[in-house]
Amino acid sequence: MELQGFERHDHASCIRDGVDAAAEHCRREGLQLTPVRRRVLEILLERHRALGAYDILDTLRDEGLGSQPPVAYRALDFLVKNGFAHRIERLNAFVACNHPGENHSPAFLICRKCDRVAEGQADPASDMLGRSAAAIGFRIERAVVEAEGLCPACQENDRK
Amino acid sequence: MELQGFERHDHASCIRDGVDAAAEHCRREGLQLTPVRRRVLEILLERHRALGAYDILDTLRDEGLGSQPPVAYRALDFLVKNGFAHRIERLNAFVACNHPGENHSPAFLICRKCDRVAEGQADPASDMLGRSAAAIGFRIERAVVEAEGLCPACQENDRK
DNA sequence: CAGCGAACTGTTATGTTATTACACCGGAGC
DNA sequence: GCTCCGGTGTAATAACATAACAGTTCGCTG
Ligand SMILES: [Zn+2]
Ligand SMILES: [Zn+2]
Ligand SMILES: [Zn+2]
Ligand SMILES: [Zn+2]
Repeated sequence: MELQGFERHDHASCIRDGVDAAAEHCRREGLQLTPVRRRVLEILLERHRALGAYDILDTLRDEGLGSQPPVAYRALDFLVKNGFAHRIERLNAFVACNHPGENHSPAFLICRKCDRVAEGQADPASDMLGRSAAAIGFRIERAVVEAEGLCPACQENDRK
Repeated sequence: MELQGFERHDHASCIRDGVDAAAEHCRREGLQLTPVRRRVLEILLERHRALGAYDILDTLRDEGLGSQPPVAYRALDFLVKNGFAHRIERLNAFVACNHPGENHSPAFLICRKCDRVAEGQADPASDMLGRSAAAIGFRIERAVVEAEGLCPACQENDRK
């Protein structure tokens, strides 16, 4: 599994790639990446962290793209439904997807100190819970996997 | 892993055992299992499902045990902190623990149809995410694992 | 081209979940 | 008796989320 989120990276291309992947996916699927939806995705990619719906709404409002909660929630619903973003239940917040386009079950590492989030993969069928579920006949459709702890950088700072 | 929650069981003893385990744990640890706290735990055990804080508060209010949100939230905080109950992030709700006293990392199977919840174990260090986290130096302290799907009974009903 | 429906947006209002802040109470220890 | 501390009672508010409905655009079809 490839983990992303805590290491340094070329952020400009990270934003560009995210938007491009979404645009391409929408083109193929006949979905509309409208200005609001595109901008919300950009905001998530730019900030590169988990953002609450109202944080995003503040930015939209500043830019004249919408001022009421449904505007933000509708765009986020679209992004989540189509796999361009994920909801972090633990934080009531949203992050841009690191593997857009790919069909995947995300798992997250959330730093409780700096609030940054790394996204990885967790195959729900292969782990202990998945096997036990299969054993009792429970059919898993979706799994929320969110680990909380300290990222490498914050462990460093703790020691200082 | 032992999964509990969907099968039939002796519910009276299930309630009694849960309260007894908590009472015993509190006695040993010098914690106060006050009337409100005990009653909230009983409510969770009686209903044997995930309950919102306000659902619980409604019951407390009917019984004259408190009418304002902090009463319910404080009791729930106590129960969660001491391992007698768990919060289900996906549902903004709470369930009584099935393994009180034992030190464990719970994982849940949530039926999207009947809303019942089964609790199992998920060792965060042993799965794919845990190994990847260790590889990049992320220290996992706690993990939310919540699988959503259809329980055996609801799959049956679907077929009818 | 008129009429229509689907998808999206704008806005108001409201519902749901959770916390802050402060007054009060009662027992333990001195 | 006094003080500290953990717990409770309550009001007010914050934070998160949705319902409902009017208005727009645009492509389709008669
Ligand atoms: Zn993803
Ligand atoms: Zn960190
Ligand atoms: Zn448990
Ligand atoms: Zn079910």
